[in-house]
Order: sequence, then structure tokens, then C-alpha cells
Amino acid sequence: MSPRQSSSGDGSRNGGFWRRCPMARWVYIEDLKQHVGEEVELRGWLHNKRSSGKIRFLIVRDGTGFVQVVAVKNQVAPEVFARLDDLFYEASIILRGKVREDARAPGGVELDLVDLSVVQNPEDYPIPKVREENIPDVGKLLPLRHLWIRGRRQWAILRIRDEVVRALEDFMHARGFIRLDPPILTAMAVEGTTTLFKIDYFGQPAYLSQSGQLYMEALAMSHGKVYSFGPTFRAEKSKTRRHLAEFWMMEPEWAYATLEDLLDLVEDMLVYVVARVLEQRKTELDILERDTSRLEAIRKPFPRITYDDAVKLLQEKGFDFPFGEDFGADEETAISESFDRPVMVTHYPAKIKAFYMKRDPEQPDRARCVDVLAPEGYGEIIGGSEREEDHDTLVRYIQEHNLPLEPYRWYLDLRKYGTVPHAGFGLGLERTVAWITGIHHVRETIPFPRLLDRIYP
RNA sequence: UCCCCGGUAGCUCAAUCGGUAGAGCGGCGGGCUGUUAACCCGUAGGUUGCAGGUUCGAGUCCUGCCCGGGGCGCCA
Repeated sequence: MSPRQSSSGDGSRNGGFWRRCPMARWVYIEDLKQHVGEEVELRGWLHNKRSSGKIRFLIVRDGTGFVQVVAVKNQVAPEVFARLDDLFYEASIILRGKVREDARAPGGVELDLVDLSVVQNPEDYPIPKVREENIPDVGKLLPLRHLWIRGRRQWAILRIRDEVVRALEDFMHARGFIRLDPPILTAMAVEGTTTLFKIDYFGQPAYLSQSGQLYMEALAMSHGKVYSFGPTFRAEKSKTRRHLAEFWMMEPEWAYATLEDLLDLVEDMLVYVVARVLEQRKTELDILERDTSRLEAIRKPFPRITYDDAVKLLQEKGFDFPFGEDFGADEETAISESFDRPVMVTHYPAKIKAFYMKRDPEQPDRARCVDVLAPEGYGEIIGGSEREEDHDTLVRYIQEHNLPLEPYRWYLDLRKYGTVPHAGFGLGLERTVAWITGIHHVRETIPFPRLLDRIYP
């Protein structure tokens, strides 16, 4: 039996509810089209209902989609029909019905109700029936996040998140990278301790990881091409739509690779991920009313510009931008809006970048690095670079950044024993998903966002 | 850390110059055999965030506080 088949149950094994109707097979809404004409069983929740005299329309969701269930008086048992009027939103229900193709239905199929049983009927669901004119504000929705995720938009966003994750993993494996994850508890800072969450580790100070990169460099010297995928933590007091205190990052690290190798990889990767979401998550993009023409434009080649080009671009647009500074949110937006696809900005001034980045031999004040800015003002979704591989140079960089040498002893070992040129990057999952889904704020792209002063639920 | 905006019914919002606190949605009751986050009729629902002040009179003006949102910096 394939994994796919096992997801639809053979009701007879589950006992309880389904013994009552052994002839109807439990199916999921996403599979209904394969059961036209059959009587099937759905197990889900009541999402919405409408009534018109002697006909009732229930919108039922089961996690895989939404479907309309129709009940006409005199065509269903009277006690079943009467039960429908007592149902509240989010009632958990199990129902049997006959699958019928119908051009009027958004998904192409509907169910004619035969029987319905109520698992639980909640009388006071805290999120009101949501209509465009009265969507509660986020201050009220966030404390109800555990219920908010049942909503249509949140459902669509999180399904696309899953697709992005799997697309990234499939792509990396197809390119010969293997997944190996670094520790989350660490004793050292990658870029200084000010933005780290400090914890008590058996009496020793430790931190939640803000990046697994240094460990990934060690793994790259063992496996050549590696990537990690996991949570990272930044104790930044940020209150913007692009920031979370806990977010997920994919961090590839590639031995013997150059900046140019990295740019080619990033380009292929983003093209693949966007195409896969367009192909596999059409329904969800429709729910979100995403302008898919903006996603269809994501093709090779991506523009590659240097920091100097970007500064010139800003100055042409009327920005009073001082050379040598890092771009702020307004600048990133202005740069990205000059292109219809992600723009790769390289060769930033080394002094505004992390200590481990390799300098460009032809311009020693520039780092061999790249920031990828997503279109439509979604900001930086990827940051990467070649890493300095020379031991003594790296020691000097650490000292210049006023970082202690001792915690980096193992990291410096990598440069003492078979050091090679290498490069890697980090991709911010939530920002990438926010861009692809076209939603305004990254907090809706993660199931339970961790924000400044918000850790519940 | 700083700057900006907001807080009125369960939710989203009105309330003119300081002069009787309203509407839509949701709830409840009723109607409708094809609705697409349905529609129609009716109905209940308020310490206007808190504390003070000005005034004949404060949702509205002033002061302080609390809570929320957004932005800056930092970053993915």
C-alpha cells in the first residue's frame, strides 16, 4: 500500500463512529473528484452555513479543503434535516453524502447529504463569522491563533508554507546536498551576543542559536554539500512586518564553491520553488487572491547588481543615500521595485557585513557576498557569502570585530586542517512565504508566531 | 530605544462646532428550494480603555497612566 492510500481510512478498523455506516468510505475533500456518484463519508468541521426555506447549504472543511454539502427537505430524513439548524460554526461533524459534479461549486463537486452526526457543537466560538467588513484586528486574533489557523486564509498560507519547505528540500537533494542540522543550544555567538536569547544550561550561560552557519561550515568540510533547516532566534526588539523572534531558516553550505556558484544555485532554487507553488497550490493562491502573474514572471536570469550599482540606482530615484551605509527598508523596497524578479545585490562594503565574509581580492574593502531582495518590497529573503578560509586572516577579522577568540577555537580549526574556499547562504522561510503568498506580515506565515512581548499561545 | 496612529455593542466602524451614543456583521426569533464569506423582516445588546481636569453640558477639549497597532534601527 502506498503512503497516499493509507491516508484515506478503511472505516472498519477505527471502531466507534463508523460502525454505523460501514458502506460509506471515509474520504478527504481533496480526493472527492475521484468518487463522483459514490456515497462517501466526510469527517470535518462546519465552516459556514446558509439556508433558504427548505434547502440548507453547509460549507464543510476537513483540513484538505472546503466543500459545499446540500440538504433538501424531503430528500433527507426529517431528524437529520432538523439537526442542521442547531449547528454552530466549527461544530465537529461526520457526515455521509453522495458526491455530485456541479459547475456551480467552486471546487467542481458538491455533496448531497444523506446522514450527519455531531461530534461536538460549540456554542460560543470566539472568532465571529468572518466577513470582509468585520475581520477582527490582529491584536484580537493573535491571542486566538490556535483557532485563527482554522480560517480559510490562514489555512491557505500554511499549506503554501508546507509546499515551499518541501520544494526547497526536494531541490537541495536533487542538487546533491544532504540535510544535517546544527545544534540549537550553543555557547557562542555568530555575530555578537546582543540579539541572543540567553538561557541557563546546567548552570552555564548558553544561547539559542541565531544561525547554524559556523556548524554548517564544519559539516561542509565533512560532506561537501550540506544544508540545514530549522528555527533560529533573534532577541531583537523589532516591531515590523518582516520580523519574528523565532523564525525558520534554510542554510546551505558548499565546499569549494564561489560566490558565482552560489548565485546560480539561488537563482535555480527560487525559480523551482515558485513554479512548484504555482503548480501545486493553485487553490490556495486563489483563496489569497494572489496576483499570479507576478509569480509567473520569476524566471532566469535574475538581475545581478553590485552594491555600487544599487547606490547609483537609489540616487537616480532621488534618495539622499550616503555611500557605505547598509540599505534600510525603504531603500530595499525601492531597489526591488526596479525589477520584476528577485534582485541579487553583491559586493557590499565589508565593514557593514559579518566578520567571516571573504573580501574581494580586487576590492579589499568589499565582501564577496550577496543579499537577495524579493520583488514587491518584501525585502531581504537571502543573505550569503564566500567565507574567509585563511586562518590568520580570520583571526584578524575576529579581533577587529572585538569578539573573543576562545569560543571560536573549533571554528578556526577548520582553517588549520584542510581548509578550502567555500560559500553558503541563509534563506528566511517566513519572508519567502510572505512574498510568494503576497501577504502583508510574516507573522501569518508561521503557525505560532513569536513576536516582541507575545509568546501566547 | 525613539517616532506616529488608535482604544465607542461580541466583531468592524460612525457620531458635523462640545449638545438625545448609531449602523453593518455576528447572536436570538421569523421568512424564503440554488445559496457562493446569501438575502428579507423583527429583536436584544453600551461604565465610549482607566484616573483626574476644564465646562451648564465631554465619546469629542486638556494632563497622566494602561493596552494595542505601525514604523525606525538591527536583520532573514
